[in-house]
Amino acid sequence: MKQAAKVMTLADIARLAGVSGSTASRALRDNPVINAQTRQKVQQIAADHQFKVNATARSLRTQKSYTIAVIILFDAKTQQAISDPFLLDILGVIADELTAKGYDMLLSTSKTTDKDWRSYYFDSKRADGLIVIGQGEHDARVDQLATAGVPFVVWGAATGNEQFPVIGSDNRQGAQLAVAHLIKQGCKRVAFLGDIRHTEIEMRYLGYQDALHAAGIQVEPALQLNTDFTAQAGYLQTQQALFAQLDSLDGIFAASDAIAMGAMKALLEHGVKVPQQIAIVGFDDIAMSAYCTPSLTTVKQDTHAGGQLLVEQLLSRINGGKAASQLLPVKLVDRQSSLR
Amino acid sequence: MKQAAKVMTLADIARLAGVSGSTASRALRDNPVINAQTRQKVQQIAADHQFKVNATARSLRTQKSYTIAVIILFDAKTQQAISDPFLLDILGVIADELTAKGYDMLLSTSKTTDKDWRSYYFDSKRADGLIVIGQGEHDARVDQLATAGVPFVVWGAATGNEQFPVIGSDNRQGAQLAVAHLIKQGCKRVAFLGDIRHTEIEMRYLGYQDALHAAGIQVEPALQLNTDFTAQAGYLQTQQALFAQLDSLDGIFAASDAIAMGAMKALLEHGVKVPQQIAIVGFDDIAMSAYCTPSLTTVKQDTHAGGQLLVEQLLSRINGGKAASQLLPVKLVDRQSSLR
DNA sequence: AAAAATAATGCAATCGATTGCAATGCGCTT
DNA sequence: AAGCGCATTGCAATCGATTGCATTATTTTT
Repeated sequence: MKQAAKVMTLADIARLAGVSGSTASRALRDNPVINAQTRQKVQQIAADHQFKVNATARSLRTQKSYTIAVIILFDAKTQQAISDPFLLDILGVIADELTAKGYDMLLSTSKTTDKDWRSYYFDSKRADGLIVIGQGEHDARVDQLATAGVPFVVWGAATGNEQFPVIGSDNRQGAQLAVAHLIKQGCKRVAFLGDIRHTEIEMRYLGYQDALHAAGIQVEPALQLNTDFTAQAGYLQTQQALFAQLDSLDGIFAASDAIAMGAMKALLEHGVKVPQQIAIVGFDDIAMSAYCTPSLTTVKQDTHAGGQLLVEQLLSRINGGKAASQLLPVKLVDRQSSLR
Repeated sequence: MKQAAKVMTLADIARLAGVSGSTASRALRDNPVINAQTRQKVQQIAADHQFKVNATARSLRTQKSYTIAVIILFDAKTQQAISDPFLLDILGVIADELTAKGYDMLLSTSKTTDKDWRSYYFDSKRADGLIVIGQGEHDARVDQLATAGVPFVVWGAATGNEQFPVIGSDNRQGAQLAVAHLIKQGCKRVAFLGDIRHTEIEMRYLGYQDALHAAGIQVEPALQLNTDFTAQAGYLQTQQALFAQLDSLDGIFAASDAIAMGAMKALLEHGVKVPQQIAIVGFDDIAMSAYCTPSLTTVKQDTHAGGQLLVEQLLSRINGGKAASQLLPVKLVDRQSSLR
């Protein structure tokens, strides 16, 4: 087997090129102060020997890691993050954006990291900044980051009171659109399935109320049912609701597509016709929503813009600028589960 | 605002404790050669000042990054990885395992990284080893890693011919179980929906053939329909199949749950009864499978064991041992889409 | 032709932690 | 009292790349 050649260092390349280490370094970074021919030669030799700058040494010297830590918050109870498929989407976008800007991405989940993120990622110089996904129930650790002067941005619900930049969908408007749509379809009594202890879901509940108010419908607090993010939770909650004689319901707004699908399953099992008897709208527009039966009306978030903004704002902050909160518009996707 | 205190270095701590840098370093790592009281004192001072070892400097000196790069391969055409929800599962497990072992996780996608992984992650010392997820269509870059002596493991399909360690589900057996089950339910003519240019899918197709052979049923190559991993692809492919007078079908085995759901949608739209006229089995057991209607029979992979093994084998290899390929057992999950 | 400006390169310090080896101090043996 | 061993601690080199400043070579100016 071809013995892997000894790993080359900059000093090796310099020696081979017959120049000093400093010249080699400058040549490789294409510093114009170095003679063009010399640059060319050094670069050629480096390429020939597959030389790669030692990222660790560079980081140490330049005091920049060119790495961003992405922290995914999981719900402490359910060990579940907000809407899994959505998560993977936005992670992908973030990864792409960071790579495009020359940054690496360090991934961590709150399940594993109960360590203090600031010291672990930032103070230790592992990362130049942080992206926190899923504010979840209000997390003191996030506030702490803000006061510590760590460059970071959050994906979550902007309420307007945060001391840090939050990028997120306009959850309130999304919910308002969804429920207004249900009302327009003739629904008079709409349940809300979602855990309002999550800030994002709380915003959706506000949007739900907005729509009812606008239509002159009384808000019944009993119709707000705390439900975790899973299909299973949606299923169980709906079964229970049906048993609890909430069967005069004619509509359901679920805080995620997974919940909506669980709910739909429960309804269909009970012989309730969707959308004729009960219409349903979800939130997220996961891939499966278009392919369940009936297909699911839902609110689509702009993950692409979200990922881009997160990276853009964070890097701006890292480079001495400001990072601003931003609310992304969402849109309603009409499908069969609500059309009658 | 409270000014963030200047970041402390080991030298600062040493000074504060009135000892040399070397003693401070040893004290912090609890080296017993240092007097217990001294250790105690240094540790206390470090804690008081929130001192964190500079990971970069440590890496440079020790020549270990304690970081593993995880590379997700996306299909070049569809820009899609094998079964998204499955992916997120296994990523989570890997993250947990790595954290437990004191490693960080650097995430990258093949979409972004066309760079050569070996030089980018390994030669540059960014990572001590690599985990590659989703061999996909045979990728020359993976072979290249093997000959370069980089510590890495692959999640994918072990065919028995690889020059590198592959951990993966027993795709062949899973498919065999699924199709045998369909046959037992009375199916005589079962279509295979999946792209056999993916090695993992190829294995599933072999399992499909195994089951047919065992039942004395002739394999019809025309029933193998290349289909990408999405619900949409499953939907379109099934529509086409129906039009193409493959309507004497009485079963479908889909290479992923997403495909299966797409197929189911197409069938239901055409008024085909599932499972009475056509029974369906998928692969993956994603969360939604239990909650679509009819619920989906599928093959469940042991993601947890998979993630654990990947990490375990890789670390063993990094620490001078060997890493071995391994095939994980799968199991069939019976639901409504196939029971008649 | 001397002085000044410009271009190209190299020297040596630096980033912060780790570690082989030497040095110090103390008690104990003979 | 000299010698030895042991427990602690510190010195200084090291990991590899970057960069301020000095140096040398070359060209331009007067």
